[in-house]
Amino acid sequence: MSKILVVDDEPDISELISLHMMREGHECLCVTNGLQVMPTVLEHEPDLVVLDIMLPGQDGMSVFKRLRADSRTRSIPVIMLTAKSQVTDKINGLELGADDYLTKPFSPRELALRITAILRRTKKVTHVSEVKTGAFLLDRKNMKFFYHGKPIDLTTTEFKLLAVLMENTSAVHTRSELLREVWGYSDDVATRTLDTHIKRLREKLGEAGKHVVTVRGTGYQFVIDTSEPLTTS
Amino acid sequence: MSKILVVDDEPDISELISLHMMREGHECLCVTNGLQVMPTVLEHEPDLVVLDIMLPGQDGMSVFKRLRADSRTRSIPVIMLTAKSQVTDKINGLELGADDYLTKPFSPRELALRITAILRRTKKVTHVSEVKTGAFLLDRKNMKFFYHGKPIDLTTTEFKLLAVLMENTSAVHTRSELLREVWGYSDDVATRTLDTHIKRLREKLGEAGKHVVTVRGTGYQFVIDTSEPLTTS
DNA sequence: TGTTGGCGTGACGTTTTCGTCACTCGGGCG
DNA sequence: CGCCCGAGTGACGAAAACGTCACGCCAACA
Repeated sequence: MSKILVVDDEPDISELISLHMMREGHECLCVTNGLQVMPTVLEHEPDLVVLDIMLPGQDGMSVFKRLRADSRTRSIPVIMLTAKSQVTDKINGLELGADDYLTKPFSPRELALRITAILRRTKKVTHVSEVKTGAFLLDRKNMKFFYHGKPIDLTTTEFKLLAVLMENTSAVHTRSELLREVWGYSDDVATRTLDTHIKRLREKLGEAGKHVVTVRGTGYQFVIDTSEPLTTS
Repeated sequence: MSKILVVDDEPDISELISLHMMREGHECLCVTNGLQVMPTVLEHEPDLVVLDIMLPGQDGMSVFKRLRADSRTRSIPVIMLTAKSQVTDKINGLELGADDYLTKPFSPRELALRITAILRRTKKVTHVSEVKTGAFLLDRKNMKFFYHGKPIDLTTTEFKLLAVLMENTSAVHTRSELLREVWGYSDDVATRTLDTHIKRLREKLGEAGKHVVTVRGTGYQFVIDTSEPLTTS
């Protein structure tokens, strides 16, 4: 499931897109005013943005330029929509770094498929090279971990463990899952090694160690917002 | 620079595309018959395929399906071209997993930009997460190394060393470069630790160790084609 | 309030990994 | 042919990383 932001001032269009996206299993947000885009993107960190060029408040192309100017939003794929079908406009959009471009009227089904095609490629990128969540940066390429920009060096096992935990911060990772992913144990093994490594990880993370949260009876979870309560049943 | 395969039976189109691609700094191959596609792809391993649906010999859609059926070619992005502009066809192509779809007549500039947009995303995937060269596969995500599909487990230092060597197989990596990249030594340090690790690496690689080549007086290089002579000045 | 089971923690012994060193080997050169 | 210097190699000790265990704590539940 991916999070998609639709920027369009025509409610009909937005609604149509939302409907199709949700049918594909995606989460969908809508904004109508260009000025709302940056704040919304920063808050919700969508996986993809569908952006209409014609907007009230702020021109769509300007919005796009601002998205590309900020390092926090630069890597988010953007699909542009427009009523104009002039080739020059299309080229303009693609040249600036848009990932795709559709002219109205378009088939919502086609949009959905183009979105899927782009997400299929980008999903890998964000998940494989670097995992960045809040003040944390997990750099797989150099096998380094940064907290607020400061490097913390971890052993191979610690790194793998943290990597699995950070891969999905919204899920609780069970003990057996972690033992499988990090240690390669296929069947359930009674061992306290996991506990020990969690402890060592917390030690090295120092103040940040509180983000590694125990879910009693199940496993562990990496939570970013520590004020947010856990979903305990 | 990326390698692009254009599949089209109209020489005009192929030539036009080639011209634009080369202007963008890409290498370009052309084939006209659908039956030539699979062999050509397997031999040259292009980074992207531009595929016309209407082909002599074999229907373009069949070619595409075969590309997607084989694990060796599955991940190569495909852009489809067609004379028909019916929405159903377009959807058909995208649904099957094409990365983009253009209808003739199209602006060659737009095609070039769409190619660039796709390559921008895919480049990262292949270069960051996995380095694959010939029979070697360096999997950064799981910190594993495979030779002919068989896993070889390396220590952290060995892995880093090999990663740097494989990152660029056409360059000789100097001793000081390796000491900087792997060990983090900023200034030149007199140490034999590099030699020792090269030795250990060769031992673990076994028969494949011969690809780690000494460049006397300079450093080391990972060469894939061992029959190819080194560029000694 | 007492019990219980899961988890945190410190300590310990083992194994792995690492860097250094001394010695050997061999290519390049006079 | 003999020298020289850079690289290959085996051994060794130190340090790091790892897994296990015993003990204590505390949340959950009766």
